Amino acid sequence: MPKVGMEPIRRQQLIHATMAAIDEVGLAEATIMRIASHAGVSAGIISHYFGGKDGLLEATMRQILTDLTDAVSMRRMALNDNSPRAHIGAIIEGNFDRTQVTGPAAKTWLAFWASSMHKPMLQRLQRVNDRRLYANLCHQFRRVLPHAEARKAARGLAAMIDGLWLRGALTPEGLDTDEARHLAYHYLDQLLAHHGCQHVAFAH
Amino acid sequence: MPKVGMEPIRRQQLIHATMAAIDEVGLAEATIMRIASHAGVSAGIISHYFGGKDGLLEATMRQILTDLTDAVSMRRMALNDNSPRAHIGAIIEGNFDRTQVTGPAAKTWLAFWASSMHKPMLQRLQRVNDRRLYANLCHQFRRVLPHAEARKAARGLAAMIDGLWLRGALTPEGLDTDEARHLAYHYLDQLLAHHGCQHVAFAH
DNA sequence: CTTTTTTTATTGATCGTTCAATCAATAAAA
DNA sequence: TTTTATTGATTGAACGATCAATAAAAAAAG
Repeated sequence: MPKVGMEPIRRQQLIHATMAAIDEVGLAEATIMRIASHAGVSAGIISHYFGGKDGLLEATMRQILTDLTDAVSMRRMALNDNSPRAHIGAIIEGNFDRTQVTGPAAKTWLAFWASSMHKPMLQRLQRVNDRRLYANLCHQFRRVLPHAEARKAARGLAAMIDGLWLRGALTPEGLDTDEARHLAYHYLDQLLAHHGCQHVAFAH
Repeated sequence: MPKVGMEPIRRQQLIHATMAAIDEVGLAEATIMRIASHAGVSAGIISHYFGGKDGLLEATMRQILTDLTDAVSMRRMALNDNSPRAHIGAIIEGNFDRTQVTGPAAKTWLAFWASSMHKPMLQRLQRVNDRRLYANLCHQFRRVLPHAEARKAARGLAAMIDGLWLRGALTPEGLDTDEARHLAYHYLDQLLAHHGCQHVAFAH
């Protein structure tokens, strides 16, 4: 039933189907046919819209990265508090956003992490995104911590977020987002407390 | 050149070659032939010793897990200090051990992490190992922290270690082990300092 | 100490399967 | 009627597994 203007619809369907397939059987067995039938279309359409399987995988990774970026920046825009803690908190919240922590997204993330080490294009995407996260964290920490301390704090918190994320993806029960947020905030407050020996109350 | 008793030698060679191949081209393109020629043997030998490719991959993951376990328990045995901090320190040091942080081992770890989500046998291995690490950490924290706090501390530190590890594997320059250790210890000390006082200000 | 036999380790061509990509045919909307 | 979207059979390449053939060492026999 060819109507005009199907392209954006099909692209979205196929990207979604790719995540679902990776969630079901993993990247290795996410064949073109499985993805296509998951989206209710034929296999040939993938090459038509994405030029091939690689194109679809790249588009899917792009989608996941922009989903994360959007989740973070939406929360940062909605802030009325301009403190470093509030901004970093928005970054934490964004990373543990619903759409990111769901089974399909989490497994797709991990699959792409592994894959990006050997595919230059995916590595480039991953790296750009990672550096932006780091730069944001660093910039906020810089407002209350000296140069070197801010860098270390940014690296530490980034590692904490990714680690919680990773362990959540590997656990069959999935990530306990409440506990993850709690641990991340607790660590954040300890990092901030370092500045000027301030006492900081628990975040709930 | 068939000599008797080649089995353990070949097994070791092939496991090593598997890691090297994964390091070079990733798990997806680590074919039986590439692994075999990397070890200087023919492709058929893999099925002979491991029953097939899956058997070799399972054996390789087992090797990596026992390498980590050994690195940790060796350091714990060598302790003369019996404090919780010393034991947990040994766990941190073991996780950032040379053999574990090297390119091939790191990339193989990540590849298996991703793969384990869809292969029950690998998942089982990963899970057993993970729970042991968590139980060890929890047991040590338990000596100085109340029940719930110890659990949270163990989860937090485990996430920190894995996160540093992950980011090290993804970074082309590899992991900065000194900084990683420093961040892990710093977090550990903050967790331990919590004991006795709820709100801690770090004076230096 | 040779020669022969047996055992053990290893090879690599071959087979069947799976997959991504292609493209001529088709069908629905414009 | 023309344009646009979609199909699905086909093609060629790649892979893992298999196994009969081979080669070297070890054991037995002379």
